[in-house]
Amino acid sequence: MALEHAILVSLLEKPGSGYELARRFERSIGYFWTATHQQIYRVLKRMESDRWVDVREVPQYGRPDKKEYSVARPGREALSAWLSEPTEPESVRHDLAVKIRGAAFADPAALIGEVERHQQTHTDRLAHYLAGESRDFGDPPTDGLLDAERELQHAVLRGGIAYERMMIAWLDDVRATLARFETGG
Amino acid sequence: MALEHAILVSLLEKPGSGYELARRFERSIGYFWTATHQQIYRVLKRMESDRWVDVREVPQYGRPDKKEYSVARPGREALSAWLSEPTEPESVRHDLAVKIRGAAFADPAALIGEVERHQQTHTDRLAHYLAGESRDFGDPPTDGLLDAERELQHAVLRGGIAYERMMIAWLDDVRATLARFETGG
DNA sequence: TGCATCATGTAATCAGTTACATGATTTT
DNA sequence: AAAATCATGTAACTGATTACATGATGCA
Repeated sequence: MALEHAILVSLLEKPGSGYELARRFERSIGYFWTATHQQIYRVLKRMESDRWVDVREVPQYGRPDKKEYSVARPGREALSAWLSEPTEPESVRHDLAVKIRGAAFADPAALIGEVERHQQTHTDRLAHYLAGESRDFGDPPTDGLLDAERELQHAVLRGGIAYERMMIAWLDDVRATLARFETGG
Repeated sequence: MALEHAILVSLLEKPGSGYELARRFERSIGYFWTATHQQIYRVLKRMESDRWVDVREVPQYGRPDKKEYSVARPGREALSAWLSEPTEPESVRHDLAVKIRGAAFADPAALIGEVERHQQTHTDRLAHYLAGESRDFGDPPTDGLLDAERELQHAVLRGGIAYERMMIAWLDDVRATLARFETGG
């Protein structure tokens, strides 16, 4: 139950339309919280009727008009309330782990290709995060001033980087393990 | 759409009742795929009507009878088919990351307690995994024989261990970052 | 002419969670 | 006497995914 909160954070960082939010959920925020545009439009409607967000019709020339959403007072309060209430660590869902254990009952080596594919995805994501890091956080801090928004975004990004590095290393391990069951090995 | 597959893998490792599966999903398998007993009973019923599993009524003395499920041929085939078809890396859901970015719009240091709580959970899980590792995989391999089931279970467990270590280290980083915004710091 | 992007939505279905319900045995 | 464990389920609800639907502009 935190898509609302993810949307609030994103709109506080920068107001935008449902479409823009959907694109952000494909990038930055989407790295730790996914949502499709259908979901976002539905939730935005609920948030609007709960007065968590304000809407502003923005006419555009050469493009369809858009509805720009921004966070209203009750939305900010809802976010504060959620921040101070404990939430449980999320349950993980790794179908690749299910496959690895399942491979014991089929041909383990046949899974190597799939593991390599996943590893490639993680390698790509890592490269993407690192590029984003040097683009957005490459400069040394502007004198002594601390910008909480910027520093905390960076901390989350470092988490993504650590996660991808961990996965790449673990999948090396998995590939080596699977290879030990190659027919004739 | 892989709860069925997680159940198939678990039943191949050892046949059991819905209740027993539910408990396994609280431990071992549950580390990378969660499910409640309600969900499991529902899916088992579907799998039974699809002939993926066989059921055997096991009378028990001093306890309610149970239905022991085991994997049938079509179930094994369904698992093989799934193993050889590509699946996308799972989307991550980290509400703590949403909270960290959200903290920029409230009191960042107020989140330290919550981060510590999460870190404690990961520390406990790590200890639990490491205990399981030395219990189940502590001995050197029984002569030269490779047991795929055992080796692959171990590889998945090593993934869990790597994940918890990564999280603990990252949450140290996050705590330090949040502390920089302490009022008067 | 066709495809991609911008922009918004509805409808149907599937998966997952929470609450409710029962009843025996075993442990504190 | 109460609480925990074993064992199985139904019902209601919420959340997420997939498919369908529209229509303009801009680019190749």
